[in-house]
Amino acid sequence: MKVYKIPEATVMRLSIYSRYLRQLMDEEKETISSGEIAIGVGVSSAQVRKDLAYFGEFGTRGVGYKVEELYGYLMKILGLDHRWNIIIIGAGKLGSAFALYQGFMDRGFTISAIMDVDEKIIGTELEGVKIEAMDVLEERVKARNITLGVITVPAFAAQEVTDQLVASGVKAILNFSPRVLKVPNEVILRNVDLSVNLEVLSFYLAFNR
Amino acid sequence: MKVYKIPEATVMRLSIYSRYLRQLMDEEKETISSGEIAIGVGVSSAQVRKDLAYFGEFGTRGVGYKVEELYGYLMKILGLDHRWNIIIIGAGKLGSAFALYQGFMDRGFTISAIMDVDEKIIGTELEGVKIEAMDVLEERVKARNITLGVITVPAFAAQEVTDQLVASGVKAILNFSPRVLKVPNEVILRNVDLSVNLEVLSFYLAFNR
DNA sequence: TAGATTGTTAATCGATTAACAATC
DNA sequence: TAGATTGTTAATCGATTAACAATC
Repeated sequence: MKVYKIPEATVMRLSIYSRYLRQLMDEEKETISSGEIAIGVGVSSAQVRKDLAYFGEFGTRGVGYKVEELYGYLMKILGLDHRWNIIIIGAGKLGSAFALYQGFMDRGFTISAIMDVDEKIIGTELEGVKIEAMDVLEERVKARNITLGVITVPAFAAQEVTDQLVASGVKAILNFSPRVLKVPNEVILRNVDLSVNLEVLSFYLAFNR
Repeated sequence: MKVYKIPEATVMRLSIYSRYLRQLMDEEKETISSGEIAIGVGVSSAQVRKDLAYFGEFGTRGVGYKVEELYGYLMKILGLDHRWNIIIIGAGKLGSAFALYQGFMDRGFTISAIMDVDEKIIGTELEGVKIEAMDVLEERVKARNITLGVITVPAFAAQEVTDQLVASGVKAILNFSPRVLKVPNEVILRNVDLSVNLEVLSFYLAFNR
């Protein structure tokens, strides 16, 4: 499995293909062509084959792909063949929303710790996970084998929290705060700006007429 | 203001620039160069100027941009100079999380209606908005001047709900369900897959070693 | 005027699409 | 063998970057 430089768009599509295949498995479909996948998820068949080609040959010429087999390969490629432990920093509106939304659970992610600075909520629980103070962050990350940090604190606190996360040994960070964060090269950072999605719609609404 | 074909990536960056300028306004900075914006949000200065060039000339050569003025232009370009009314369909985990997270409010979006099919929650409130049955959807969309629909129902119900939203006169749809939706050409559709973000991180974690 | 920075054109880079030989 | 569909190469398209004339 040679990995040179995989476009991020390809990775995102692989995630979407895998979800579509999961659906097909439930419908007990056994074989599928790149063309059918393409229609199912709204891309071109060449795109599907190209995306897969980065990782190997998974199909049979003249036949297509075995649904269950390809699904297995995709889950492995995406690293979803084992569980990842997550720590959430910031249990305010956005943090609790993220914790409450369980959509990640069945894709291999477990919320293993939640931190906040607000004395009033420290000690309470969110989805069965106790909200704790920042001073036990490193201890929890190490003891619970947490590799993934989710930042849902206000912008002004984001960089400080990031530094603490990095120091604690977290390997990747999902940043929901509207701040550009500095992290060392070896730490994987992904910025998710929820508002941007609505604002893109707003833009097209405002200009398409 | 000529708008040929604006890359979506440009629109997303404009949204990010605007937020950065907002921050600079709070710090009472008056003038800024494309280079400074670039550093602030993590892109190249040519990128910043190119993005702006799609919409006009907003700066002064040798000087830069007036922070407040550019912010105003960007808000206008993004259609954030007036409010948009939103309807949320599906008040489950994801829908309530979306409603509870208020980050959109101060960017011009108002949650004006929330619908669900579950008798047990119809009639209860979420952030001061009453959860109602689907049969008053069209009535509410028209009476409350709602242009934007947010879909947070389970995958199996997504297409049906979409058809109803389109019929009610909604102009744009933000789809959180993992389904490819069919909508007429004039309706603007944007798919947001929350899980994809975690899965992209999972991919890089799994493969970078 | 000298220095700075914009707006814009041209060059580069990367991703998508089209086409087709390989092969089941 | 004929038909279908993959895997891959080459062509196209679009977006980013570099460079610089315009100009404050």
